[in-house]
Amino acid sequence: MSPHSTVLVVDDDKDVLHAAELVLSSETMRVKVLESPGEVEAAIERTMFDALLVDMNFAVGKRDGGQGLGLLALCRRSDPTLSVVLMTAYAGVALAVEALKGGAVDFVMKPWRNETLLEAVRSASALTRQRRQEEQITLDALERQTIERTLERHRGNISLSAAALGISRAALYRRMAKHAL
Amino acid sequence: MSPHSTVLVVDDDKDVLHAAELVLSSETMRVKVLESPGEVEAAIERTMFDALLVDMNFAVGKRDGGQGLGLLALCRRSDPTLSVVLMTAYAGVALAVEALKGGAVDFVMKPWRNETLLEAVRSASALTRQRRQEEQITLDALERQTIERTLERHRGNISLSAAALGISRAALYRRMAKHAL
DNA sequence: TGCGCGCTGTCCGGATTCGAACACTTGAGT
DNA sequence: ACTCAAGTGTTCGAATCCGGACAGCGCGCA
Repeated sequence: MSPHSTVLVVDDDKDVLHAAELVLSSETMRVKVLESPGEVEAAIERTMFDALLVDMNFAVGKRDGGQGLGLLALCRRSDPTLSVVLMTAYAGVALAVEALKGGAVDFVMKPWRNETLLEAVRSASALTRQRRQEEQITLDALERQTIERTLERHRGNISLSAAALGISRAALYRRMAKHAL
Repeated sequence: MSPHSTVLVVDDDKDVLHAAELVLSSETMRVKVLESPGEVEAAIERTMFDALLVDMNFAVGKRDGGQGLGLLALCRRSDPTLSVVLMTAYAGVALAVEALKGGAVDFVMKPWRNETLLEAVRSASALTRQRRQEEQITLDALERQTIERTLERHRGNISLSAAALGISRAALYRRMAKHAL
């Protein structure tokens, strides 16, 4: 596949950006950093990142995470396949729940354990790639998958499956043969 | 549609069960309660619930939520369309994150605000129904949706879309016509 | 202005798919 | 043992779908 993944880290604290860069950068992972949340949209439209790691609080004193949630929503709208990991120093359960319900794939607390952060970003990248691959599915493959699942759900009963799929029983036989099921 | 939704509440504390029953029971929502986590699997196979509300800690003194996570995994495996809401008195951020990453749709803290709990269970029910409806999709409708999304993703470019879908351009024209797109 | 290129929309003979029908098996009920 | 309902696997003429081909259109470019 692709030799390395590319990650964008967004935080208003330069020390945090530097630390994240140190932890994440490697042979297989490139890191780009950004201090301002306003530039995120342009950045993810220019470069196709495999994961985003973004802070939840930018204005000093703010700690309700509203900006992080807004940024999350923005990214999810702009590219639903892109996995977003949120981080914050002021973690509350309610905020974490909101974040994950809003489509974040993970939530790490600052200060982080290096290994924890790395693993979170790694699996976010993997998930992004999986989503992008699934999005490229061919009509034929999609049909195959759907038939397979439907048959399984109806425990192999061809008549029921055919009815559920909205095709005739004979048609299902043909398609099963075509897809070697 | 269906006149009411059915919810299963699981907790080892009878007071909690009673309180939940009081809050949730209504014209549109039926509640069944269960004290023992061991009976959950049998219960969800017998009755088709629209939502599950389960506690995370059963043994006294336990508060790491491991049982709740295990029960969650069990339910997700048994019926992936069934939405599960977790609740706990010993909420930590890490636990909440684990729960949602494990497929719970929401996470409420005890003691709860009645309105919060009701809303969580209501939207869990709605999500379950949506998932079940999507699962019953016909092959034809699935094809239509996929074509629609692919066209949108490629900004209406027929040639690109056809290539992405793995069919000839002419075939895409025919299917678009068939589905009135 | 003319050229090249990519995309569009449509056509048509051959390939494929359609579903109603038929014969057969299985299993539960009486 | 008999019946009946439900499911299976297959056939066949009709209906549909296939994709290569062709002509037209817009647009950047020299």
